[in-house]
Amino acid sequence: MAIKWRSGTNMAVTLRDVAREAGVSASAVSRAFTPGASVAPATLARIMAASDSLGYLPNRLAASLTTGRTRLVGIVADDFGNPFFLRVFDLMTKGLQARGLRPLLVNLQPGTTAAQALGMLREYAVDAAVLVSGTLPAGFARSFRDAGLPVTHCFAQAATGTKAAPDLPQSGIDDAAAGQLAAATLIRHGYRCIGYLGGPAQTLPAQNRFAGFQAEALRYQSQVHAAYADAWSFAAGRATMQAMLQATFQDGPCDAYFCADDVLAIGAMSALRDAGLRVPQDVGVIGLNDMEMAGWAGINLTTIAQPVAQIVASCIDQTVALIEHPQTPAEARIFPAGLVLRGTLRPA
Amino acid sequence: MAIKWRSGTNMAVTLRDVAREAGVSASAVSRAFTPGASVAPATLARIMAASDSLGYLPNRLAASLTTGRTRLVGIVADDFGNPFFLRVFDLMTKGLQARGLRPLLVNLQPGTTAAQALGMLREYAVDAAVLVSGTLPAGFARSFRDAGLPVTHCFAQAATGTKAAPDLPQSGIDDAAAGQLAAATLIRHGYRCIGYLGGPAQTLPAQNRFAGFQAEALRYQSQVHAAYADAWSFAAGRATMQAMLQATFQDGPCDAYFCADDVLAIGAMSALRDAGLRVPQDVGVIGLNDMEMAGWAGINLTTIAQPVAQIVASCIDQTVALIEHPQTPAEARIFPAGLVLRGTLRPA
DNA sequence: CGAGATATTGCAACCCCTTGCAAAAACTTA
DNA sequence: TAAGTTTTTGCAAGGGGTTGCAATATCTCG
Repeated sequence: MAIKWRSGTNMAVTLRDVAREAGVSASAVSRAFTPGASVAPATLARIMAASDSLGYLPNRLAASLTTGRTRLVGIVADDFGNPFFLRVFDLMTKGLQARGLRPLLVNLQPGTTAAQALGMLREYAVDAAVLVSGTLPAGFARSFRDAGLPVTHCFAQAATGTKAAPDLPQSGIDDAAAGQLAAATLIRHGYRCIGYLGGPAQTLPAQNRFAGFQAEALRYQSQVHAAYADAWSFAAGRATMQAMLQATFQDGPCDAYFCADDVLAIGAMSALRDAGLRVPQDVGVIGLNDMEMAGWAGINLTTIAQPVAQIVASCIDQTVALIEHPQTPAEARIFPAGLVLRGTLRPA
Repeated sequence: MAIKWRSGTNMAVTLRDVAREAGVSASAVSRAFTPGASVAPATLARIMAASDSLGYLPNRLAASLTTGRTRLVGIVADDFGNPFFLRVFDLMTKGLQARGLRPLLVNLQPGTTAAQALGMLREYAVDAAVLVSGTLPAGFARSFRDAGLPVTHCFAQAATGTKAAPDLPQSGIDDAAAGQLAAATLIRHGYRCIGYLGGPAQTLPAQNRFAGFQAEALRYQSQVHAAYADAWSFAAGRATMQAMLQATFQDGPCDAYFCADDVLAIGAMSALRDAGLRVPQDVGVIGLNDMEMAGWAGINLTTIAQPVAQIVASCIDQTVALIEHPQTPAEARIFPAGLVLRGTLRPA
């Protein structure tokens, strides 16, 4: 019995089975499933009938051998702790699927090197990779690209201020402008000493947001306190705020903080309240991201919103463009961030 | 110049390139990368040197053609709204990666049929699929399995109470027991009229949790109010609680609720507070999942914890077992759920 | 109806890797 | 050293598709 019975799994229905059933050559079947290929309507109908009755589905991976395209896109991420990214993954995967691309997830452990991550993607011949992270060192992206893998970055890290073209396609907000908006908002609401609480110091979003914040704040005060949490997390935000409260104890804490991320802000607020400080009466807090929870009762965080859906859509566009035209020049697409007033600031 | 220069992407380094460089046959190279295959140490060294210098990486997809295994595992999910799942995805992807498997994400839109989802997975010849959802209709899993695709379910829906073997491998908690624990806890804390707020009524977790809750509650009261939100979300929880408050207005609302999910509970609490009811003084609330946010200040939700890490690990084990031995009998692995007391219940 | 143009089709080679088989090489052992 | 074992190795045939090319079929139009 030389019936083809695929080892591990179910019996495979192949191109040839359909060809035999429909009485045509294998190439005809292949063309029937290739948009734009030349097949007579009658033949097409016969092939489709045969293929339906057999339950045939082309094997994209086999096809990729000759076409050089898998329609697989690597999503590279390393921060599954921040609920903000759940929405991002949702939009990203749906967006890719809608374009016939399939997301292969690569979740980086703390120790994973760029080379290892690249390996995971190359083994599966992904058509492109998109970096979803505000924590990934810039070297990652570069080493992917240098290996010839089309790569885009979202929620990135345009080194703001420079007019130079970025080295990778990226979509995101202008972090410095967001920082500036945060500072201006705190000042406008009557706070006198405003401080900054960022994510890990070596990350570009933490740096850029501070740069903008500081520039604006220095117009009203002589120096600005800044602290960097060692993760974009509740616990880290809380711990860092506790440390800040200690440190500034002699001259009293600032009366308002810009936390460069909502989760950080929520952690910080928990520390403030534990210290007996009321938000917003004693201390004002403004976050960034406007993740769903910011609006929940009991949190009610004033924050700066990123237009997530637009950013993700843009990043997908850039990825597709790069797959289709590898020479597309890198471009940074910047979207406006907007203020969402809730309850963690005194009235203006 | 007949240099192989793979169309879209970077130049591909293939088996043959390495073979030529190392002065051996292609099979030798293949064997060098196949654990357990026979290669002389000296040859192996030569091959590895060549392959390193060329930057060769075997193409898993091409290999899959003959081996019949892609080492790709489909993660099928449909609820990216509930932050609880972020942790699940994190553990799941890391766990799969640690075993050399790669997660292919399938994010189902509301209208997606089982056949479409199956198609996405079959096109990429995944070795198995794991369903991560408490919302997916049971028919999904079954139609995957009937198509010969090994499939497991986590956070599922053992039809509790039956001793019959489940039709799919699954890992999760005993939902009915969790419901019972919730009811017992509320009673023990002195609440007299306890009600239930579940997720979508047609989902098994919502049903099973209610079944257990009701059985216990009926020992203390003559009937139990139940309502089902139309999603496992903050907004749905809030809206449903608002509706419940309206409905029970004549005889007053219950004085405690078991919300079958933390997000639902948080939404419900926001409705309660808006109605002028204090938690826990006027109304007690207990959730389920113990997602990170439940512990955040400002939420501080008493809840029933699922041992997520164990459940995910177990589900991965089951998946691997099923890949290696397709005939492995289905088994439901049930883990204990535990109470986490925080601030949304009056002292006992 | 016939010539020329256009649309369909099949052949065969190839994509990158795995693997059964038999030949070649390297060890043992007497 | 010869014969018998055990390892290594290469050949060649796939696995499921795609695609350039040439052959065949179908249309146009005069």
